[in-house]
Amino acid sequence: MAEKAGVSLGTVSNAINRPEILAPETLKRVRKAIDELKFIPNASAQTLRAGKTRILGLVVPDISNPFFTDLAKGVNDAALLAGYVVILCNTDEDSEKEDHYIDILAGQNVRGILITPAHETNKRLNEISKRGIGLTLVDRPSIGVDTCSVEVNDAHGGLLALEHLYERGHRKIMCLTGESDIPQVAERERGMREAISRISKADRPTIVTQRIPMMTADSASTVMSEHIAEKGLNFTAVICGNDLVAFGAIRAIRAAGYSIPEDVSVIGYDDIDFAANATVPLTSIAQPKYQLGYAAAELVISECENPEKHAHQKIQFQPHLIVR
Amino acid sequence: MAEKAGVSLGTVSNAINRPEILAPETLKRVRKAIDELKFIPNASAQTLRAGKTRILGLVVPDISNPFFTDLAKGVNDAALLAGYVVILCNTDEDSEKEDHYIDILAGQNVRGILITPAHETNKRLNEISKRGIGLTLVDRPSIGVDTCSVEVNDAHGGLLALEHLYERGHRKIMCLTGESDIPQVAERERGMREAISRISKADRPTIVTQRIPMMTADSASTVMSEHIAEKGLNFTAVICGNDLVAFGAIRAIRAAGYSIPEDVSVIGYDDIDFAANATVPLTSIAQPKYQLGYAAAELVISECENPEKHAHQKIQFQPHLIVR
DNA sequence: CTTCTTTATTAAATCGTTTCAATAATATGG
DNA sequence: CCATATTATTGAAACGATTTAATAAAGAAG
Repeated sequence: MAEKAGVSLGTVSNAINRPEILAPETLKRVRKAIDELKFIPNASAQTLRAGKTRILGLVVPDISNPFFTDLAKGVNDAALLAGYVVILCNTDEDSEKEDHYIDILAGQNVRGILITPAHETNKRLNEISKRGIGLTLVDRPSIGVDTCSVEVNDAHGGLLALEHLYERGHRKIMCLTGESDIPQVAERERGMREAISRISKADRPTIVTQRIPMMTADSASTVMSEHIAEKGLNFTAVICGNDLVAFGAIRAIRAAGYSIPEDVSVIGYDDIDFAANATVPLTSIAQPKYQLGYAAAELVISECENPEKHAHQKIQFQPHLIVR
Repeated sequence: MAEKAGVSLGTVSNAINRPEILAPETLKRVRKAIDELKFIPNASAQTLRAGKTRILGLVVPDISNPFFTDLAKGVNDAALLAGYVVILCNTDEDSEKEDHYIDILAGQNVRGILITPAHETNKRLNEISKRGIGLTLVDRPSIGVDTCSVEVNDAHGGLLALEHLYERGHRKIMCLTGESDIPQVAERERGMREAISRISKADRPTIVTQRIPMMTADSASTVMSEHIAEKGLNFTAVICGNDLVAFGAIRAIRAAGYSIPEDVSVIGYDDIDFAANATVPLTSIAQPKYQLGYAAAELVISECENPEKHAHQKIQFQPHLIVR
């Protein structure tokens, strides 16, 4: 403690938190002592007293995916600006790990949690809010849980993808994506159906849906290889759940002896930076990843700091098509 | 508090931390109450009492770079296993931001810090150790500061890259890399000189070194464009500071009307996943990214938990060449 | 039945801050 | 020069856990 400066305890606190009420002379003395002793207030004690930390938890299914990396950067930047710090939790799409992390975050008394649940909305999330921890769903619509959410219009994304392929003449399209219990997946498929319904009946393309257990390149590659081995190349284009999946699909299609884009067109999702540098420059549905994270962090922070005058809200961004 | 279970305070603590000393009957009763009330101990209070958290800080220059993403994953996994949690700090290679984050982490009483300093070793790091916070340098040799470090043999990496290009017949090689005050950069250049010294004098390749301010694709692209505009294509191969830089260089070279790999060979560093999927599959020097992070986390944790019997150590991995 | 052990539980101190009420010092007005 | 208002500083309580020493209860031994 820095009462080596002659003054005492509470005054130090005041020097830091309400310098204006101190006599200028005292203030100077205290500040000098703080500098000399390299005094940094103990956050645990502050937290204990105040009952609230300045820590946010960010829970994502796969930090290796540049989509979430960019998002995390947005969260971090917004948090830093508001004096918050972010604990990063990577669940590998594993619900158990997700639950475990949520408990840990609750124990750490985080002020708010930003989460992209791996599967359908997590029951534990209700408890979060009850505990007085801010909660914002990221890239997931808020169904069931009464929270804020930040999302991208997935139905529109699905529609864009399908329209693009249809215009290019594709009539047999594979949809390589995650389980249908993921709201995001369901939404995009809804968008695709919407696009199809706008086409005259006679000319409607057929859709082959192939589910993959994880949204990674390896998982996609395996499933695609098996599909081709079993059923042959019964499609001329593939709409992928994300760009990683697209890379995996491309790898498998090539390994099977077909070429891209001659035999098959592939369209990704997210428009990660590497989509532009890929072997076949990847056409993709772009999402404002950084902004998504930034907006989400701003939302929880505002919820945390003004719980009473806070109204839950949903922020929706629009995706757009990048043709390559 | 859970003395709704009839018992009282200290007993709850015992139930959690030393269940063996409780009467089995009491223990059962307390556990029931804990479950019913969904009681999670307040980490701030624990921390305040114990004087130590179970939080690590990870400070990296660019989380968008898959190298650091994979590394972060390794750190997170090792931390989770030991019951720790990780605060992620992204500095954008900005020393000021780095300092700021270090102060914040100190205030949060993190138990240990894992850092890849953006520039030459940071003065603030000495204070970290004095504060009793564990410290491990990641992907940087520990010079000056007396700490643990986890690194990759950069000199060997540089040597591998140069030998590879020499064997392919290249005699005019550009080295597109960061400032020479970055130890890693210096080491690789040392390795390249070593490789050159092994070649008979008459046949030694010439090296053009071009520094870039930031290790990103955009930065690399800009610098490369300017170089070509000014001096033309005065090289037949480029050794890049990392794969992102390589992508940027490739973009610029193509934009200038040259083709790869016909006119210029490009070799990257890190072997990020996307190197395999790139337009020109990228030859790269691979580093064990995940293991690097994992080992680093294990190191600080061991330092934190056994400060007295801890001896600082340096773990070095070997890079290897991936030809594509 | 008393005394000594052993076992189970509790009360109180502690960690480092913030905050509020209380006190001390100074200034203002009559 | 006293009473009052104003300003500056301090002391003590509180936050929620852990821990140690103290107490209570039960059992064993004489």
